[in-house]
Amino acid sequence: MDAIDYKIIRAVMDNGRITWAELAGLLGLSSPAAADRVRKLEEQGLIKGYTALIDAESAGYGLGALIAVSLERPAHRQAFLELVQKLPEIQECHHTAGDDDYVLKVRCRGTRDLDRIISEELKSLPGIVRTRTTIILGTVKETPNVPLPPSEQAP
Amino acid sequence: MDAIDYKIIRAVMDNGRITWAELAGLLGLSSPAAADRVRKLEEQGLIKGYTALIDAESAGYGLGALIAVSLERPAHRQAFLELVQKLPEIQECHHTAGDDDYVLKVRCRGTRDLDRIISEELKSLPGIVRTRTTIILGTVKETPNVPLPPSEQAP
DNA sequence: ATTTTGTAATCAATGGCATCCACAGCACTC
DNA sequence: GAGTGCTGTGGATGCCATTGATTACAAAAT
Repeated sequence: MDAIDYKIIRAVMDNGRITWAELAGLLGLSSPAAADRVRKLEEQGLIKGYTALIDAESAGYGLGALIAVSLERPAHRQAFLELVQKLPEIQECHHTAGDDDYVLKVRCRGTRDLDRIISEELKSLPGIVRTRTTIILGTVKETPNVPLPPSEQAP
Repeated sequence: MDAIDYKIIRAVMDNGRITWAELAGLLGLSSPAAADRVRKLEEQGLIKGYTALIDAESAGYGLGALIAVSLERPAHRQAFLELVQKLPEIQECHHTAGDDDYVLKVRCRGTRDLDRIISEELKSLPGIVRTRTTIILGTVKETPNVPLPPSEQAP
């Protein structure tokens, strides 16, 4: 994990479809060397995969919400976590310190979908004490990119 | 935006580096036709870009937090939004209905970074009435993928 | 000090892929 | 029925990814 690896990560976050030749140009290496580096980062799990970023609203998923969930006891946690993995509308699920146990970020087509998720899917689980839903009026910024500093050195 | 486009979106979300030849195979089209379809989706803004998914913890950004921000008046909103765009640690910023005005998701290296963001960056802005920070103990699920239904078939 | 070993790079060759162009099928319009 | 625009196919071309052989260098061992 040296300075070149940082450059690679910044480059592939910026353009996930960059060619090895272009990347090699940025790094000052040959393309096989660049491809080798990337392959190693993938094998280490530092690069988890590649994806296209889709505009949720254009795709018909204009309604976002944050749902804070309080679980009664650890007993029912397993079923909850399985449901979280199962539902594609749940984009994020964070275990949090504070008043609530989990915070979910969901994206759905409209209030009907949201109602189904809260009233049917979540509330049907035995251990859920309460949920607190916050509607997202608009998303100002949304990136999966890790905040690497513009230039960072190896550890 | 027909059934083939849905297949494309699902395919490129699943693998952002898929080749046109592979994609064409999934769609039952020729590769130039597949590439054309994708190009059009990019031009209409439905595909916003491509990125590598990086493991935040491996990259040294193991501390996540949700910060609820209350703004005093719309007068200072502009400066706040500019700061949000500027700080790379802020991965998401949602304008929300409810008690608070905005909810931020941040990723940083440790409490020192978090302190800096809250105490220096945010609190230095004039219009911010209060912030409420929730530490993320662990992330169960985190994907930027839009929740397209698994099968929205072709004719 | 020399050898050994492992890592990481370059170079050259090959096979596959993206890309471009010309042309064909089809629906819609006038 | 001819015109027009959209969408896809097929083939040619040039670039790129990938592989294997080889070299350079650093650290460890004898």
